[in-house]
Amino acid sequence: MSGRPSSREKILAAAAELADCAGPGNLSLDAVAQRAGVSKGGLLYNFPTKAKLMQALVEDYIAKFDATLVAKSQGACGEPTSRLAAYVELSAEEFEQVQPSAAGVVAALAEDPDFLNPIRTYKRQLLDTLKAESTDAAKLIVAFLVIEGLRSMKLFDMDILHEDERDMAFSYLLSEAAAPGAK
Amino acid sequence: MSGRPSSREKILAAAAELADCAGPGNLSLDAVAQRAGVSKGGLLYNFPTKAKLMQALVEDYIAKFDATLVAKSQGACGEPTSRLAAYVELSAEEFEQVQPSAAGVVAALAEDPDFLNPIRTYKRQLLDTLKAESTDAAKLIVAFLVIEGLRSMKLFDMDILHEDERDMAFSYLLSEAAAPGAK
DNA sequence: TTGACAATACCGTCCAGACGGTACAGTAAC
DNA sequence: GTTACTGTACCGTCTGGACGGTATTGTCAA
Repeated sequence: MSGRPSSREKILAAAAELADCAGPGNLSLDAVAQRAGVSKGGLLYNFPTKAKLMQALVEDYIAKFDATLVAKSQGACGEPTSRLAAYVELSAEEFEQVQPSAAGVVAALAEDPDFLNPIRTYKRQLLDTLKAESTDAAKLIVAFLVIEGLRSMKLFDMDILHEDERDMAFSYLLSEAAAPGAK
Repeated sequence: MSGRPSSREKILAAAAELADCAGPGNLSLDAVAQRAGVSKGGLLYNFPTKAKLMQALVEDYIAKFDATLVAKSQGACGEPTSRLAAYVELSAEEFEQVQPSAAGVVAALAEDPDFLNPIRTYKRQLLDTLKAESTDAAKLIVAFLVIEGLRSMKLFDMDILHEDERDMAFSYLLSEAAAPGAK
């Protein structure tokens, strides 16, 4: 909504990083302010309560994710990709990189599980969009859950899968996403 | 290891319930003690620090899960079921019931992500066991991740899937688990 | 059998520190 | 003069955990 210079975004980023490295439950306002290079007064000017900060953390996460997803599905290439293909691709990319923004979401969860409500509704909407494009609902659900599984592992730093195992998962997803009416 | 009367187990149960309904980050020793019907001194006698409580919460979760899994795969029926089938079945059952014990795990995560280490190693071992029994590694990985996805949704109270969608997922899992060499 | 002692399993209180949040005076840019 | 902060001081509350005390049970020599 805003797009103003930076203070707000610096705070959000600092909060996410802190949650990532100090543990989601140990996120204090003082620490966030310090890390963001902002005074505590300044922090509370941008986010009047901690709850608002958490909420913003979650909303920011969704907004960024959705923006990337939309960009990907409309693609630089003239032909728009399928939504599922874009989702798979995006998830694969997210998996490769360190991504502290998700840690902010966990921090919000630690504070109060209700902060995840926006994520719930977003996920449901996404699933509905994907369903509308798919001919085989069962396969879609399986693919969706595979991504969900991958994502939860990432979230918990569960680097359990070997490289070849991850590749198997992604090549499965890619083949499913590529097949339009694969019944 | 002990198995003495109950105090320790009452505390563990109380902690899990509290984490579930008060938010994982808001788990205080006083609250746990009160809910368990134990004084704070008593609590700290059983678990000398909060960290030990968290650790016990995680270990208890794994131990219970593994015990049920082993019991299920050796089955009341003479013939032992396949490990994957047992895992699928157990996950399905867990999905049906309210299960606060998992909330304790999230509480531990909130305190310090390292508390999840035992879960990491357990999951990896489980996956290896499943792999040893399976002929098609790729399908196994997919099934494993589907369960992981289902589990993470449950963990976050993401009651996103409609009933028929959940059924699709489980019938997929069941069919995969049933097929021994389905290549 | 009994008395002395010790271990176990807890209770209740207290405290230093951290935390979220408020208040407010000052300031620098637009 | 408004906006967007900085900096500091402060308050009330909560939290982990240390501590001293106590009731119950067990052990064992005399």
